[in-house]
Amino acid sequence: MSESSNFLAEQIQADLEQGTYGGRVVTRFPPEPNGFLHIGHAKAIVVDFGLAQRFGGRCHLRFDDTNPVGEDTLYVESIQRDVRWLGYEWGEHLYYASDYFPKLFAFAERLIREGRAYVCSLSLDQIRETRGTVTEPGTPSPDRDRPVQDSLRLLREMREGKHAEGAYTVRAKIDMAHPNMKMRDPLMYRIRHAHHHRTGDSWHIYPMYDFAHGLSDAIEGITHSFCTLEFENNRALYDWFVEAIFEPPVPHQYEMARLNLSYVVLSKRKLITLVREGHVWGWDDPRMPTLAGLRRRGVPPEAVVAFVEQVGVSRADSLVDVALLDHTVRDYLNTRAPRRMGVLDPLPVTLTNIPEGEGRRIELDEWPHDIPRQGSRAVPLTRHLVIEREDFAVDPPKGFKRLTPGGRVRLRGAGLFTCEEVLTDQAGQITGLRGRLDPEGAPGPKVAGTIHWSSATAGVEARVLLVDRLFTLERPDDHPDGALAVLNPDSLVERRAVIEPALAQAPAGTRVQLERLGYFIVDEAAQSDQPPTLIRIVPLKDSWAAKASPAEPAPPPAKKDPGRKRVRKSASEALQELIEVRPEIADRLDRLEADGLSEEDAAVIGTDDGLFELYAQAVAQGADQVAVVNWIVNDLRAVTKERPLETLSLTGAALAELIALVTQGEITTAVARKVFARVIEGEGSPIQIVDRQGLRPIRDPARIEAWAAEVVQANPDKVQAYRQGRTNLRGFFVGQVMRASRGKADPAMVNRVLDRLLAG
RNA sequence: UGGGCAGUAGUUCAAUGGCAGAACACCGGUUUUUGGUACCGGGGGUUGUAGGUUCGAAUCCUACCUGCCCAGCCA
Repeated sequence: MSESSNFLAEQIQADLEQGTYGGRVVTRFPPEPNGFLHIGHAKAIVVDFGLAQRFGGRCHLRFDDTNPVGEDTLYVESIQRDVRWLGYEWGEHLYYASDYFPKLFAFAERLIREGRAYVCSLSLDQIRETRGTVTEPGTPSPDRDRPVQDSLRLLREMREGKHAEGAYTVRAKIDMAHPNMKMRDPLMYRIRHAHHHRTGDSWHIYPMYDFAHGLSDAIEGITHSFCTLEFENNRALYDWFVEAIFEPPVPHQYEMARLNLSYVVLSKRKLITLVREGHVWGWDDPRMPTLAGLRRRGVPPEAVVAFVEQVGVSRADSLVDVALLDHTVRDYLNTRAPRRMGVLDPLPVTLTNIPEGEGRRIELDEWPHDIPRQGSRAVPLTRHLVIEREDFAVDPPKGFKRLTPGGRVRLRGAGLFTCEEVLTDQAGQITGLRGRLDPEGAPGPKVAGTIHWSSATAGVEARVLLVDRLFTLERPDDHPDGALAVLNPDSLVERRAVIEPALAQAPAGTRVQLERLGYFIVDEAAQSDQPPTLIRIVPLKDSWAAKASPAEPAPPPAKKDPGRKRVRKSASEALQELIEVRPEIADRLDRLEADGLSEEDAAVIGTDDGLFELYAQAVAQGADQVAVVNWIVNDLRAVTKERPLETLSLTGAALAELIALVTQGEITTAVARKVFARVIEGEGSPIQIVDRQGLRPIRDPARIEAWAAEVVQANPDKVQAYRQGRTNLRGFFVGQVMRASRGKADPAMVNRVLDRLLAG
């Protein structure tokens, strides 16, 4: 990925700076070979390979083939093709999770020997029942304490195929009451008498994802393991297995939001349905969001990569507008697809001043004036032409710049055509136009429009496929009747077009712009003995269509389930229950409220032994109660979220000392925060730290004045804006002065000085 | 509902306690032998809500609201 800032790149950067992995960056792309890759996978590929590339690391391609059913070498080939198509190379780092089966088996034996795993004989249903629910703990398996030797023996028997599917599983012994359901003795192995596409019939047990994945990462020396948000809960397990077997530094998992695209479905199941029910030709149908489909449609891989890079990476669920993909495709193709002409909906035109059978070849540039590339092709100009039916209007709307009866228009590269006669049939349908072609600059009205055309006699018939979105709803899955209910009936429209001869001879895979129509690719199905097929990759932007036809009505709002009712224990109820168990808490609360704390603050401090003790100590040293509470509630708790209080070097005395420093004006609040951060790391008492670091505030009016004057002088435009009312620039000025003083200036004084200087 | 995660412009993302920005989308204009491209400009924001800490909060703390994930022997 290029230089975009995102939390994954920052993580790698931080690990590089801290030397976590000795400067190594190794990522992996781990598809399961049981389906085709789609544009959602493209995001993963660009992140996995791109980030490794950007930081001078490498990315492994590893097939996560831990479940033989549905997996096939067909998919491993198509996946490799797709990754290469996007422009990424894994070199010698092609791996299969199945290559690690022997190692994983040994790991399982080790965990059993260490009493951290066991063979369980519960049935599928029993396992489900004993797992509990999200609100109730599970119950331990009766086999949880099966003797190690028994488990070991059973494990070997399972491997050798001596037991039926479902008879036994291997489970990690973690915690059946864990609030994270993934940690309730998860399965490591299940029995499957199935043929594996690589290991054949040599195994009768296959490892589960959670057991295999992190350990496979660790085996390969992966440093950063990126996956999607739905694996967040699995991270605890990932760490459990990896840390049980490997010594640090171990790989870490980071989750990002998966890619969602408007008017598209990306779930494997729904894509299969589209194929199986015949809504599309197959996996490479140009309407499909599969990489095979995008390739067939002609979308350049570079545009897909650019698209993913522009979407960015974050942890927020989101829905990306397909218009962004269209944009990156056009942006890439504009300077790379030579121009050609073709008419999709032909209307015959006779040039009355060119004799029958007489024609000439005109040489037209392949590139418009603003693209600095050379090249031209010959285009036949004959008496009989075709133009686009919609480029002629008997009754033109306002602003119409094309042909009208008696009107004049430029035929691209050929001259100025004047429509002198409109031919119609019995039904009044327009069947053709007649008129004269004049050279450029001929007398007559100036023309506003230029239209494309093709020779009716020397042009070549072609089959053209116009591809549109597959669904009519932005979020097809949100439709109450399912995505199939909003299939777009016009997602694929076939036209008989007339194209210029130069295009008819282009080899399959050639991408061109048909002027005014869009970018097209010569389809691979094109054969010499039949009309060639062109697929439209993407239409040109059309600012006229938007103006000519009214905006489409907003899609119907997605139906939502009525909100579940929240039944939550109120804070005070919970507090009451706690007091019943621990009556001393009531006394504490009384004392705290007597000290003048709010009920909320009192509850926070009174219910936590450590915090209460800290508070009591600090107050005993004479510190102001409110200040103590603010430090504990606002600053300390930010830290104790991550690290327990006991691990911090913070005493009530130190806190009191810090507060005294602030109230006596020895240090500023901002500095006090820095000091606080050092105190909890055990770097000494506040006074020691302040003295050692020279953190006392600068109150010398002359120095502050000098800094302030400098800032004011350096930003005359901002000073003016401030004086004109943009008072939110105050933060900017204060910030600049604070920065100049490296955070040591007394902000109150800075504000006073600035007040004077900015008053004008 | 127990746990986890997330809310910044119409959309996708930046801003790492100090001026709320970019791209796409939308709307104008200039250029143009593509109603394309390029260039210029514009509208758009109570940073989910309410409190608190701070000289100063999108950013730190709290509560609430909304959405997503977890009860496969799938990955």
